[in-house]
Amino acid sequence: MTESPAVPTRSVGRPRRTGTAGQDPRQEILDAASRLFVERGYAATTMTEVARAVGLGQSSMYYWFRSKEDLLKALASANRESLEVAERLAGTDVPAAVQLYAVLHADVRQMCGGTLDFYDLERVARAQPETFAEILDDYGRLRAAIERIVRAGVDSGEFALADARLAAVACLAQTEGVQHRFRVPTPDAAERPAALEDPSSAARLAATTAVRSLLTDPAQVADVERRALAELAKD
Amino acid sequence: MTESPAVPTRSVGRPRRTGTAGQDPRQEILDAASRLFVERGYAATTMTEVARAVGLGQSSMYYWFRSKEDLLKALASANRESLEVAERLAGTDVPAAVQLYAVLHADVRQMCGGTLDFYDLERVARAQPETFAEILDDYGRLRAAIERIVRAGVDSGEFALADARLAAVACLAQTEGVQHRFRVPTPDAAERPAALEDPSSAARLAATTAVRSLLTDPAQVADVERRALAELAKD
DNA sequence: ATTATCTATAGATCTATAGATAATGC
DNA sequence: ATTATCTATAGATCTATAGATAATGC
Repeated sequence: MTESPAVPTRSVGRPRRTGTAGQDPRQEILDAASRLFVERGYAATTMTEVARAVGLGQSSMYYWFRSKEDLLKALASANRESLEVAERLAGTDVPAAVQLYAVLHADVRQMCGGTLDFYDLERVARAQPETFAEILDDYGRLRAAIERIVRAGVDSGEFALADARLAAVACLAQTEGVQHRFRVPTPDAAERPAALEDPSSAARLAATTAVRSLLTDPAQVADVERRALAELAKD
Repeated sequence: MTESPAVPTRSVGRPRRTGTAGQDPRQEILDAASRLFVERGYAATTMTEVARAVGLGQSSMYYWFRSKEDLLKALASANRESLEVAERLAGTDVPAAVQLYAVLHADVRQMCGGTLDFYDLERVARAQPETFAEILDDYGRLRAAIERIVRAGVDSGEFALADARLAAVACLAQTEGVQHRFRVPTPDAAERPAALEDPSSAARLAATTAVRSLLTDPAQVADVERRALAELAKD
């Protein structure tokens, strides 16, 4: 075997004053930035803090990213996944409750899997609509998709009578709120519940709660969950 | 009648270069600051922006508030109300579902009635635990109170079997998420749903959704709501 | 005299750039 | 020669203070 040894540790370029560079400095910077942006918020986090977190001098950050906003852009990703699920299920005879569960689950998983708090990203996006147009767009389309599903569910009798717009707002408030708690520790010192330890658990919590609050017969939520997870597995 | 005329317009002190001072400059500053803090976040809002919003020079802000943090402190208020409701109902024979609805309703009303986004306040509070200890404390006590109510509801059969800690987290994610959407416009351009126009409507939406997601018989939610609102009216 | 503003500015950041420097690769 | 860092610093804020100024009140 002429494979690479345990630690390649190539070190081209001037060495760091503090510590050593890892395999992928760019990714390490993104990880550190994501952690700090979530903890302190984008605006309150300085390039110096991110640099220090990875053992770099402040100005060396600009070798890897042209600007602080570039860092944010690299971390931001549009919310495609839940929309794709919604579109894929739209024409089918999959029950509305199952569709709703699948869409909300995908939404939470996507938000939690991302590296920014959705609310923070949203704020920056609103301040710079040109740069982040896709994110703003996707939000509206997701809300519209959820409204359609809720209406279908009310018509079929799966869901109790409800204002579809309001129900959609409540669903999104639930997924976004769970996403926020997934990232940000609760203000009290209590340990984080196990259900917020990984994106899938968080997604199940939010989707179960939201769908259950609409169902005519809440006992069916377990069945709905099973079918929705099966649908999602079809990718 | 020797009452004050239509516009008292006392104007002690040097006049402003731009515009005129209102009745209560201090309150006007708080209102403008609250608006800007919600829109851009505390960290990203400058004293200059707040000053301009009320027609003052930047440095004149410091006549009314010693510091930017002082501004925030004046806007921050601890979350007493929902805790008081929880404590008042704790020993009584009011059904758990009614108790939960009342507590969540009070929580949302309090958060929406306040002048800061709860998540933003929470972030600042976590960064300065000494100054904002009460807010951090209250969060943990509220979560504990909700857990107790959920357990009681599961025991009495009102609620379906559930992990009380998880249910409490989901409830708070719902109230906080609704609160956030109450303040911050949705990223899409859609007009705000009527239910998010005033704190009481937002509170009803969040409480109804959260309680419904726990009830064994969701049809009872209307009855629960009626009784809870009656309880809350007893103040 | 008191009140509420203004102008001017000190001092502390924070972003971003310029240019030097210390490694490896060819 | 190339890569990745460093040091130094320009330029732009941003907070907060000092002290002047323009009103009313007594």
